[in-house]
Formats: sequence, structure tokens, C-alpha cells
Amino acid sequence: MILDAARRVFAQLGYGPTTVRDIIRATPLASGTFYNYFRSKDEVFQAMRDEAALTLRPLLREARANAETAAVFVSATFEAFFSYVVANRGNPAVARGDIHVRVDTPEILAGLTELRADLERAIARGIFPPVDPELLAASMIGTAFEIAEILQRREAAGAEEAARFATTLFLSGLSAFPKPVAG
Amino acid sequence: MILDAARRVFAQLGYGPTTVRDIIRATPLASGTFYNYFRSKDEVFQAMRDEAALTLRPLLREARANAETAAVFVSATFEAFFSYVVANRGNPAVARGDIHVRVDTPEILAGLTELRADLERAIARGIFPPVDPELLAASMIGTAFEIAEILQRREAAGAEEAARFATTLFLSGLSAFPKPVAG
Amino acid sequence: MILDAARRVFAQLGYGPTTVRDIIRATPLASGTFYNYFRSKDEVFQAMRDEAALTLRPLLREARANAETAAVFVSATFEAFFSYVVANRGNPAVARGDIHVRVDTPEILAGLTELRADLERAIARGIFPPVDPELLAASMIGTAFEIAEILQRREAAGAEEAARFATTLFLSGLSAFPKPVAG
Amino acid sequence: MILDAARRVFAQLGYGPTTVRDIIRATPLASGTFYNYFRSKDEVFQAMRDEAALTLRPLLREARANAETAAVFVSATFEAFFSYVVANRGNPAVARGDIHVRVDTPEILAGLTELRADLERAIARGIFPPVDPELLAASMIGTAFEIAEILQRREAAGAEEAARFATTLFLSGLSAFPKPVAG
DNA sequence: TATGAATGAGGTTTCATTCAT
DNA sequence: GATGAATGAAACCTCATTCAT
Repeated sequence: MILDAARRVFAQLGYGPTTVRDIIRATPLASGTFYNYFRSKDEVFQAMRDEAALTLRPLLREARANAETAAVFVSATFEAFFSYVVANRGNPAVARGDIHVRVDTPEILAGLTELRADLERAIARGIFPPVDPELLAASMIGTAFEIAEILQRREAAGAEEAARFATTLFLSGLSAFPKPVAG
Repeated sequence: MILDAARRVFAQLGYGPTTVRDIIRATPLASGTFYNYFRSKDEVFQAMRDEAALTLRPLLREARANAETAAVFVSATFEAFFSYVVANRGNPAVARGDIHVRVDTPEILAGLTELRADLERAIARGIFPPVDPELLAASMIGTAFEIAEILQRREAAGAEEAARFATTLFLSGLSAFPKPVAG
Repeated sequence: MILDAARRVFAQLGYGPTTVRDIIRATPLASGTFYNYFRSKDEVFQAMRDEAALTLRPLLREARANAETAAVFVSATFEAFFSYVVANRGNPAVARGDIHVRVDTPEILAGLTELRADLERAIARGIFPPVDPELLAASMIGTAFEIAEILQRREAAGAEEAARFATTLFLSGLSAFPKPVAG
Repeated sequence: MILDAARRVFAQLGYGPTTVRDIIRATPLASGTFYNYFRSKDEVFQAMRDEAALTLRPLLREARANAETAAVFVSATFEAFFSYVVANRGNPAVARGDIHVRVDTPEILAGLTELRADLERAIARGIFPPVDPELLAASMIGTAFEIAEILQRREAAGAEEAARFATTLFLSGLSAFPKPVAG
């Protein structure tokens, strides 16, 4: 109940600007009730992350766990991620001037933060070329986040199309780097 | 003076959490003085964006204006951007748990928002393959932002290395799409 | 059950800072249950006072009722009081800076408020010198309270030693005043 | 201004029950103004104590510093204290049932907390009989506090009479203990 | 222009108390 | 009787902003 409201509000306003009152107002509850469940804005946020551990993350982990090729690794990541985003599309984000408000609900964050570690392992196993894993992860994450925002805005949200685009771009992009070497 | 302080503070805390008091505190001035120059927090922010028009943006515009090939377009963009970020690196950002705090000082934002329009033109001119410009812009912007954060964190910040990585990735990535067609 | 918890908590925190929640927390009960027994914080407090009527107060009244000399009156008072305090010593009081937190659980309060009336009667009966009964009562009460606090703090709490000290002090002190006169 | 209000309010309600709002309400100021000067109730209290260091405490220290006899030590203490209390008498304390609200404004507290240390020294110098200094200090402090409350209540407040009473009581009381021995 | 005390709306939090189960 | 989620008044505190000097 409160968690649902919090998710909606965080998605709309972003973490920083959101106030506990905003969350309460998105709820039929009285102000004090919030504090029977959470001690602060941070704590709801944490709770959302914990909950997220049960949804997006396993999906992504699993998708990548069995990836024996870069192609599978990359496409599974983008597909799982964009499908999730489209399926959980919230209210159309309030336009706030052109200040960039990131789609960083906890599920989304959580889902991708593990990517770097997975990439490192994949490079070590010779599935990916020996690139700087931090840079590659950053690139994939940035791409995923920015495209996710577009998907949230667009009526006809093409999760598959977006995944195809990103996958093609990265797989082909990686081919320009030195050949993979098993660590 | 105030603008400099504002830039430093916004860079450290991000737009939302920054208070006018924070900005004043980063200044030898008294609180009231702020309002002799700006009418609100938003107005300083706007002023920074305006100022940015004189630094990063022309650099980027120019770099791309003369680009006759995708290679030049892409590498000029990343090189100009990462050099700028490294040159203007603020204090090491306060680590705020793993909540994502974007590097969205106005210069940085401003510098990239024009990318999409430029890309559209470049596709029309047959310099780029006919991909969805919004998706491509999103991917480049996301990549640029995320890597910028890494550059802010890392001691030995390799602007050139980062630019080389991103350029290689995108140029090679784009080669997988249909051949460019002049519009 | 609730009364016991209330006693402990009031003794530790003092009346003002104690919250009903504090009392409930010191109990295995749920919050609502409190209100099946008492209508408010004030009411528990009152109930404690009433209960106190059955313990300390009779002890003190009795001790003084039969006092035919000042020596008996004074020593009985201090002995009864300090024994009671030591016997009911709560958890070691939380040290709260040096803000004075008085040991004013209801029993303790109740036990001493009757002292002034008793003193007046004793003066009228010629057992005590004709001093201002309010001042003398204040002095004895203040002495009793402050020493009670020490007894609560000290590991080896000497109720008898404290009583002997106070008794000697007051009896000898009173000898400097004009001779008693039966009213 | 705020300090004056705080002093009045603490005197009336006691430390615990007093809220920052109570203090503000005793002032023509707006709520936020309080926090331009103090960060919390505790901080005003501390400020009052600091200020008190400039009034009551030096008076008491000085009075006792030169005391060469127990008579001077005791009478100087009570006289300085009761004069101070009467001179700074606040509004007639709000009667709050019979819950004991101590006159513990910071000046008063500060003034007496040093007594024990002074007593120890005086015993060591052979001015006082070798009694337990903690018990004696407690007795004097308790007496002083309780009588101070009476003085605050009574219209015709006899500081001298109260001092005379307390001095007589303690000096004569001490004569019953073993002779002083220089340490 | 510079100052900084003052403002007050609004966010944060606590807690006594109620009430349906 | 017991429960504990819900309530809402009221305390606590922050901060953008004003204004007299």
C-alpha cells in the first residue's frame, strides 16, 4: 500500500525531490501511519530495493547466468530490462523543465548494478573482448536508462525494438575490440 | 562568484538536494546578497545554463558542424565532452549510498541535449545509417553521462581513453545497421 | 503488570519525558491494552499514587504517629524512607547530562507530602521547637530526596548509614532553636 | 530576548515539559527565528548555563573561597543563594497538580553543583567535621532547592529568614559529628 | 550593493488515543 | 480482555525569501 504509493511517487518525481508527504498524499492514509511502517524516506526506498530483489534482479541474473555467448548475454540483458520497464510503466512522468529526472526506481537501479560484476566474469571467461568492464557497464547502463525513459514516454512503446537496437549496437560495437581471451 | 559557488555545489549535491543556503555558504557573502543577483534557486540554475552556452555547447556544435563522416561526428562529440568533464572536475562527489546521483550540472546537460537534433540532420545527410535518432541519441547520451561519472570518481581520469572506447564502440556498432542513405 | 512497568519507567525517565509507549514497551502487551485499564498517562500515575497509599505512606504515618520525641520522629522518618528507597531501587537511572532528574515516583512523593502536616502537629504538641514548619519540612524533604538519589546510584547503598547521618544532622540542628512549647 | 523567554518558561514548566514552541510563544518572534539562534531546546539550556557562569556561580564560589570557618561557609552559601533566588523570582509557578516541578533553571543548578567539591576541600582543610561530603552536599542542596521553591511561592519572601534558618540548622547539626581534622 | 535578522509555509516526526476485529 | 493498525493534533525543524538598515 505505502510501498505502491512510494513506487509511483519516486517514479514521477525522482528520489531527491520526493517528500514523505508526497508519498502519504498518494495514499488514503493519515500522516502518522507512514511512521508505523517506515522511519524515513530512506527506509521505504530500502524496502523497495529489497522487494525488487524478488522481481527484476533474478530475471536479469538468470538471463545472464546461462549466457554462453556475448550475443545471448547482451540481448538477454536488454530484453529482460526493457520488457520489465514497459510492463511496469508508471504515470507519464511530470515534465520538470528540462532538468533531467532519471528513472531510478529501486528495481531499475538494482537490476543493473550487478551488471559490472557479471561483465567482469564474462570477460574473464573469454565470452567478451578484454575491454575495461567499468566503461562497458557504464555504457550499457546509460543506454538502458536513457532508452527506458523514452519507453516510459512513448505511447507505442517498443520494448522489443529497443532491445534489438541496443543489442545490435553493442554486439557489433564489441567486434571492433581485440578478440576475447579466456582469463 | 555566486555562479562559481553554485556550480561547485550543484556538482556535489545535485540539483534537488542543493539549497540556496548551501550555495551561500560556499561564498563569503551574506544570505540576502544572493537575492540581489538572482530571484531564486531556479534562476541561478538557469543562469548557469545560459553561461554554459558560451563554453561546452559551442565546442560540441562546432565539432559536429564540420563533421563530414560518422567517425568525425562521434569522436568529436565524445572527445569534446569527456575533456570538458575532466577539466571541470569538481570535488570528489559525496558518495550517497548507491543512490544514483547524476552529473547533471547545466553545462553537461546543455551540451548533450542538442545531440538528437544534430543526429537527425546527420542521418538525413546520409552520414549515419537510418536508425531511430531518438534511440541512438539516448544511447550516446547515456553512455556519455555514465562514463562522465566514472571520470569524476577516478583519480587518473583518462578522457582520451574513454573517448576512444566510446567512439570505437559506437562506430563499429553502427556498421551493423543498413547503409546510410542521403535524405 | 502495567503498574509495575509504569513504576520502572517513571523512575528511570521521570514523569514528563515518559510516554505511554515507553510504558507499553516495558510490557508484553499491545498498545491498545493499556487503555482497557487506564484512560491516560495521568491515570496510571494517579493509580500509582493510590497504590502507594498502601505501602510507603502507612509506614511513615505509623512511624511518626507514635513518636513521643523528636528523636523518634526524625529517625523513624528517615529510616522508613531510605529503607523503602533502597528496597525499591530501579535500574540504574540513565545519566542525563547534569540535568537534574528527580526521583519523584508517586510513592516517594506521597510519602513525604504529609510530613509538613505531621510536623505542625508535632510542634503544637511540644515535641519540636517552634520553627517554621514549612521550612523545616522543606529541609527534611529536600535532604531525603537528594540522598535518595545518591542511594539509587551507589552500588553499596547504605540506607542505615544515610538515615543515621540525616537524623544526627537534624536532631542536633534543631537543638539550636528555642525550646519546644506545647501549643 | 529568546534567552529571557526561555528562562521564564523553564522556570514555570520545568525543563522536561517545556517545548521549543512554548519558548517561542513567550516571544514576539516567528517559529523559524528560534532556529537562527539555537539548534534545539538543549542548546538554549546550555546557553543559559553558560550565561549563569557569569552571575550566580562566581557569587557562590567567592563567598565560599574565603570562608575560614564552617559558619562563614554555610551562611555565605545560603545567603547568596536565597538572595539570588528572591531577586530573580519569576512568574508564580503554574500549579500542576501536585507533581513536583523543580526550580531547576540553569543558574540555580549551576550554582550548587560545585558545592560538593568545595565541601570536600573544606573537610580536608579541617573546617568541617569528617562527614561523607556527598551526603552533606545532598542535604544542603536539597534544603536549598526546596526552600527556594517556597520563596518563589510566598509573597513576602524572607531570604534572610530562610538563610538564617538553614544556617542555624546545619551549623548546629554539624556540631554533633566528630571534631574536624585537617587532612 | 551588502547585510543578516526575521519570516512563515511546509516538510518531518512523535505520541496519546480510538476502534474494528 | 487483547490486539495493533490507523488517526490527527501538535511538536520539531528547514529553507526560500523579505526587508530595514
